[in-house]
Amino acid sequence: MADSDVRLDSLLERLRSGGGRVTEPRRAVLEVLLDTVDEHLSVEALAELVHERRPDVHRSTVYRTLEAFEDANLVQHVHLGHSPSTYHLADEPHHHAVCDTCGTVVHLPPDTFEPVVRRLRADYSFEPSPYHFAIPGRCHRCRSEQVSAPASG
Amino acid sequence: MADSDVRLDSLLERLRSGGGRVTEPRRAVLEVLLDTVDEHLSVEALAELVHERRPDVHRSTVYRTLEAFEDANLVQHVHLGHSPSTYHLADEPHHHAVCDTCGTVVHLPPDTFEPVVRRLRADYSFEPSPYHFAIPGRCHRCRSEQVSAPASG
DNA sequence: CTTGATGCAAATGGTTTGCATGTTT
DNA sequence: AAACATGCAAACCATTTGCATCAAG
Repeated sequence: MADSDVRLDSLLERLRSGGGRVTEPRRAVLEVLLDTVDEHLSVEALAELVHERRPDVHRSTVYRTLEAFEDANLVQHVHLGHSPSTYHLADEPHHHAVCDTCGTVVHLPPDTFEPVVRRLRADYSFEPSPYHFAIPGRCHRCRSEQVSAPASG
Repeated sequence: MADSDVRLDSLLERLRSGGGRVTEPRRAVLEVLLDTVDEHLSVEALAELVHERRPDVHRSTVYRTLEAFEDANLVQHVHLGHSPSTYHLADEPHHHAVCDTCGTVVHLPPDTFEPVVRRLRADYSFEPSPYHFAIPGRCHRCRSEQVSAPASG
């Protein structure tokens, strides 16, 4: 708790020093993000949690707040598939793999894409930012279930 | 021309043998896809081209048609970033890298993700299907432009 | 003739925007 | 006081759906 208070203050500090204003809704959004670190919540879900704290904060404010946070590099949004964007605090960078079947999110270490990154740099002079989109596929569990029940699509 | 006629017939064949019906709108969509191979067109763009041939084909039909084609494995849709999905014929598999700045699409050979795929299999027992989302980043040209103008961004 | 495909219009879902008002600096 | 943030409602954009009609098998 004290820990996340410190965390919160430092985030607000960063926001302010970036020219952003510290308001109740913004504080609330950050609190929610701190309460749900390592989850991957949609704006919808975040807005709901924010709403529990400050019932008067409008969903569109959450959108604008997250946009402002992203500009200030406090948060990052990630696409986990065909579903709405998810936001999380811009802590240590990591990648995501998402199961097409059950939606499970697997966190991957930041060097996971190294070989691909090197190759794109070398062969195409293309500098990838591979954090933004999750890599889809089928997770451990769903793969084994698939094996024993191959009939259903 | 004769070539793409052959191509068209084989696609229609595949469609029919999968239980799908061959209709004018579907023929038109396939013709457009054949005319624009190796492009990455949104449904909007495809619908417009279809409309040039058959003005009476409705956009929603194009959506449904593409969905049917995808079920029949005739086409595949790819997400090139935050923009609407793009569709192309399901020829030889390839990956895509998309420039965040200028939108340029780079085609990548199918083995590009091999190291990542192997790692995900080995370490997470996760079977990735890395064709579905393009890898974002900055292309050759935009990188060099960025170098000479480092102030913005 | 049966099933599936189409056109149209209307609904949906996620996200953005215009604007008048309120709050931070 | 000035610039920025907010609430709200309405717009927006891509996509989906219900339904009556139509065409392919």
